[in-house]
Amino acid sequence: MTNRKVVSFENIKVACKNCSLSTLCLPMGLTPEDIERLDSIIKRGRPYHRGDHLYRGGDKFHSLRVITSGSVKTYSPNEDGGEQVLGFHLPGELIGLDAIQDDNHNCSAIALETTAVCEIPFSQLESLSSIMPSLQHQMYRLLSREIGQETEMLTLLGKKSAEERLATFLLSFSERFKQRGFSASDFFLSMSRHEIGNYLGLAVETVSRLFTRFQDESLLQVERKHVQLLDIPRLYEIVQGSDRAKSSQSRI
Amino acid sequence: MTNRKVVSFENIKVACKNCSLSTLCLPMGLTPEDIERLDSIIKRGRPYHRGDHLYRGGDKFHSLRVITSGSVKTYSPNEDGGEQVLGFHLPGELIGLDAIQDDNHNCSAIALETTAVCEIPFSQLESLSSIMPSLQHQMYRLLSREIGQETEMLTLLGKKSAEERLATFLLSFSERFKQRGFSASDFFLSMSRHEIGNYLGLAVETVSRLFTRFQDESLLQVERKHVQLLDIPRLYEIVQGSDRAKSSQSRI
DNA sequence: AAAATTACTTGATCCGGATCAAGAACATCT
DNA sequence: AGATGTTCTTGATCCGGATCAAGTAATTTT
Repeated sequence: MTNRKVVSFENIKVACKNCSLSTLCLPMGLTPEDIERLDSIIKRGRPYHRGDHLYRGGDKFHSLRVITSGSVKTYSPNEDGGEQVLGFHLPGELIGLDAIQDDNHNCSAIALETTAVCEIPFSQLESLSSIMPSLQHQMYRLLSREIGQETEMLTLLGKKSAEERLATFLLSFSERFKQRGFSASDFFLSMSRHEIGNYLGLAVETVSRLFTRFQDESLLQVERKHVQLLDIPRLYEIVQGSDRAKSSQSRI
Repeated sequence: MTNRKVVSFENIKVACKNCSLSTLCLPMGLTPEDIERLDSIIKRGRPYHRGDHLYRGGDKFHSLRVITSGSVKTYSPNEDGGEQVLGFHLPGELIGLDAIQDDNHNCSAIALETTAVCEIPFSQLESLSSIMPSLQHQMYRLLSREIGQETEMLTLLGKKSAEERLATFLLSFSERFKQRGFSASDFFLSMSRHEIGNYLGLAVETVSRLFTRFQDESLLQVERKHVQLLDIPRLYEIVQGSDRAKSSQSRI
């Protein structure tokens, strides 16, 4: 997600200690010396272009990857030929965690735009974490966070209306862009309506209609991939289920 | 899930090395000496009764827990007062992994029947794993597996029909009971229809109707909580989306 | 620059599953 | 055993969002 800035090369081949993402990324909370040791095992390759795969389901797993610029979609093929979009990943986010379990990638990752990544060979990371308790702790926390995030997604897909899903989606990007120093209310989405729908469990048409509706209600201004959130507080209200009467619905 | 056996006390206060679950559980793949060291930090309390909470959202996190007998439901309250069932857990399964991230339980766990658990104080587990690479590796694998499993759940909730969801649910229990030495085709479910529906993103009535329909189609025989699967191969076909024509639906 | 392809939007219709309603089977209590 | 409260089932109706269909706007190809 370059967010219409010119793609800069400053994020490429930058050591962790000089990287602006270090507060979001794996080195978060490590001491400078520990960051140095972590840095020594990280590989920084050339950038991927839109449509390039970082890895595919079935590939042998060797490295975790952190997005440093651009954005990535992860997805898994579902038995009947279609696919399930699992996530959209922004700079500082770690992907490939699901592959540790059996040393194989079970899903695929594809660049949505020009994208740079750091590769972290997992066997080396594992060795390092075994002599660096702070890194081990950080790894446990990151894995646990991933579990917690997927849990929220279960609630979204299991209980929320189309409207609530799209509002949640938009606010998630708003928050993540803000964390990364971009505008929380004015951004470009790098994925298609189809991909948004697939991710949220909705048809493309529904996503498109919701964008139109939200615009009609002055919640946002949208023109293709360019989104401007105009009423973030009301979007948060929608996320929480504007129809408060339905609270009894999912009680047991 | 005692599965109508008399609740035996053999699973209670049994050291890992003598526990029948050790091939499914945390000690999986560890050497006898390593199991001994792991065993030394594990606490085994008295059993929980139906309706007792193992922990609640908001509780301070201190221990991971492994079910040793019985069964447990995990759930998270969703903003509007209802709840989202996150999972049903059988002996050998580890719960509480989502709490590592911020040292707090973000969801709750409640016993569905008389249930025994092993408690593993996390700080001790962490220290141990930092001097036992095999244990660290096992932890990474377990956390990663959890991520992979939630991913499958996303596909279920995002793309599958009610029929496919219930078939998936039943086969999941079938497989897990089989792994544990019970019948794959004849078992008791310890949760209510309402809880099944909540977990699968369906209304109670839909779950009930589907059980009736599956029975009418001779896929299974059901009487309240007692389920006998009569045609497992056809259930697998249903899981894979019997309507093969819809394959194009979720393409991008 | 025209043609072809792909992405998005909008309208019309349909349907799977939710909701509403009521009864039946159990479980628990006294 | 009878009374009360749950849980489950079954039927009738409704609705949110999918699907179908067609047109428009972007993008890519030639």
